[in-house]
Amino acid sequence: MDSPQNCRHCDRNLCIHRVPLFSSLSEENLLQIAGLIQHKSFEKGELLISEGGSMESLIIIHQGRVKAFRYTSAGREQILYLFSEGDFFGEQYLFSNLRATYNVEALSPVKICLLTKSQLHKVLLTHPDVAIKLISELGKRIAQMENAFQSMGIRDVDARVATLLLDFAEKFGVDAPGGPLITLPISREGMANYLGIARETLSRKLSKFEDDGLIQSVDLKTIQVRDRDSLGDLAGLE
Amino acid sequence: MDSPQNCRHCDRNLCIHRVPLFSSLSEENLLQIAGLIQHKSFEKGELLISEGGSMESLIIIHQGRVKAFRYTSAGREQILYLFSEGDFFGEQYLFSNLRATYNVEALSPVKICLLTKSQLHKVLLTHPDVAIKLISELGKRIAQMENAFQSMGIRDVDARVATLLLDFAEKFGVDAPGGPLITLPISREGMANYLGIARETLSRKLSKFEDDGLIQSVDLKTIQVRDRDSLGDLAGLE
DNA sequence: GCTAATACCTGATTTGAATCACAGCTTTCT
DNA sequence: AGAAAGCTGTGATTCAAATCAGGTATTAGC
Repeated sequence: MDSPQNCRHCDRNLCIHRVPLFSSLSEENLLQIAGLIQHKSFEKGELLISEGGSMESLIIIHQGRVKAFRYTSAGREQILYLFSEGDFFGEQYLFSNLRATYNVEALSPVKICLLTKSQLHKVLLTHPDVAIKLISELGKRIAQMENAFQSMGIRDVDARVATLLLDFAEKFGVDAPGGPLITLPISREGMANYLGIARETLSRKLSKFEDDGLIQSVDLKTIQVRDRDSLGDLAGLE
Repeated sequence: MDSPQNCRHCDRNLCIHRVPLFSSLSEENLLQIAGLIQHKSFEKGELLISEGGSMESLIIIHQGRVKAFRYTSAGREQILYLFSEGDFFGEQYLFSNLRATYNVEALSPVKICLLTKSQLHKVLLTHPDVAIKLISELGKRIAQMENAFQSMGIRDVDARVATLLLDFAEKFGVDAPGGPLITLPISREGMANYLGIARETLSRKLSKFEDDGLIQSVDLKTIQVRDRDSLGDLAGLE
């Protein structure tokens, strides 16, 4: 049972095993769906989706990181989401023929799993509990977006930078003595664009935070959170 | 058939007839659900929901306007949504026991229709097409939130104010000779808070827009859009 | 109808982020 | 390995929005 076929099969399973969406399905149903799933790979910098393109599938990130973004009228890149292993997207287009409203670009080599609209549609009609799970996941996405929206509305830039660092620590941080280490998925410019501030302002804030002992710059792509509580205070968490 | 009972019955129907969510249901099913619906009224200024409270029902606005908001750590009120007739909310809590993440306050006398979680749950399990409709509505909400998020990320304040005016014209505007008339649902302070800018800055922007002939202040609560295209240019629509 | 309280506008000043400019440092590509 | 292109950090300057302050309209309550 260690034949290559079987291994490939295991590999396919990984995608849907990782997505809470399908957690309610029996192993049998899971295998059925696993067979329908397509796989694709992308190099760093490649576009998975471009704004205005059609969306035919639900996309699950199997490996790597991607950013979803649009361009503002000023030509700046506005990042909307960072997705990594286990995240999925494309749900909002499942029951509409709307065009993609953002670009999605690989930040590293990426492997994705695809489930076409019509296939998922069938699953939802025959498994109402999956539909309910999806509704609940969408609710989470909305709540997350509401938080992001609110933190954008905060005028105080220190608070926004602190919020971003804490979010990153949560999503990309690994525990280490001295505090969680964040492997930054995007450049300073990317972070600044996400926050809607200038690149230089972000640099200065990070320097200041480091002077104040809140964070420690390990190397350009790695930041260590030294004082989570103070960051939390700045971010304005109650 | 003009008995009071029947009229009350019609009145109840209105709620769910107005929500696209139930559009796929047969008249028979619709009547069934209509019977389950509860009604409540609120005076201007009353809270429908407070942050941290439990959410037991889907809420449909039958009449009036409400604002959903949180308080920032600086004590400022951050408005997340304005809902009016036909809008519904509370979906994100349907399948979780999470507490409400925002307050909802009546901006005018308000009538709402309530459908409890468990009732809606039953509907979703027996009517997969309603579930699909709900997923699609949630997708729309997400898309709307993404737009709001992006416009918050725009540094240019003129663009943000212009975007708000166009959104309001769309949602609250009535056509009139000379341009759509907007009945403002919230005060200047509310608008400023929604945009994350100072009240004074908003006043100045509105004055400037009026000087430039883009809008016309009819009275304090009414603004007429005179030059939609120029507003669109400012907002950065392509 | 009058008073009080609230919302609104506008000017003067301050403040903090954007912009400009440039040098040091990385990564990439050949 | 070496050159070129792309990132990043920091100072100097500019500029736009926040804040402070005062006066005027509008609404709410008696």
